[in-house]
Amino acid sequence: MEMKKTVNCLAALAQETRLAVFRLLVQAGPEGLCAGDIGARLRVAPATLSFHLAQLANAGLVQARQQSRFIFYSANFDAMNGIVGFLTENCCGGKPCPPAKAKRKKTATS
Amino acid sequence: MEMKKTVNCLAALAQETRLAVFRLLVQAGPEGLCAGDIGARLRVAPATLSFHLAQLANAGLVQARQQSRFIFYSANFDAMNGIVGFLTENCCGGKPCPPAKAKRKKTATS
DNA sequence: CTGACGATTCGATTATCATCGAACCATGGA
DNA sequence: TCCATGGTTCGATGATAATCGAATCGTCAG
Repeated sequence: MEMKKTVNCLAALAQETRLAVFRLLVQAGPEGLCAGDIGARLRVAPATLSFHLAQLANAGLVQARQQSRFIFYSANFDAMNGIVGFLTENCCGGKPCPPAKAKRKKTATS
Repeated sequence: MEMKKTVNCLAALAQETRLAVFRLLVQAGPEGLCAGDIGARLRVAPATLSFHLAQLANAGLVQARQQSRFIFYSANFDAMNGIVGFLTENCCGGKPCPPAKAKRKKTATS
């Protein structure tokens, strides 16, 4: 993953609604959720949501899959790992960057 | 690290110049680099660089330290880990998110 | 085909961001 | 003190982002 692509992914995630959408999709797993459900849960207007989903898809963070009349969106875990990889390798390459914090388990707060 | 803060950090990193600055600072280690050096290496005008450094500092990703006439900037590794933590915990919490790619560290499969 | 509904696209509006010259502030040396 | 130099702040400008109503497209049921 090079710089430009990383910037795109970070930009896609650097917005409250989109970050929320992405997290929701990750929690939803590979099946994903259809656009309507996402909008309903996050209280986002259809047009606005579509705009954000397009951004996420364009960054390669989510993918769309049509199923009957619904369009399901699911998170792209590879892209996600790519970002973390870039941040931890290219940014912290070799250094004792991670101070091995306590790994707190977070209960899924829906 | 909660949502708002994460969005701020991501937004700070979601810009080519700032991401380059941040990476440079991480590579420079705890000592950091003075503003002039950063600008010289990245070919960024003083005013522009100052603007970006302020954004990074505001997001808590870098810190400034005055040393004589120079101002040294250094990366905040904790913040960095916070982002990765948020992305990997809250977003991939529990799931088999990392497909364990070619990232072979000394983690023996033992 | 027609109607209904899920979702996207278009268009306009408003807000925020990135850039850089010029002016300014701060530190250290003479 | 005065000056040179490292950095920042101010102000203006052009570019990009976010939002949402209205119109449109696509799919399915009848």
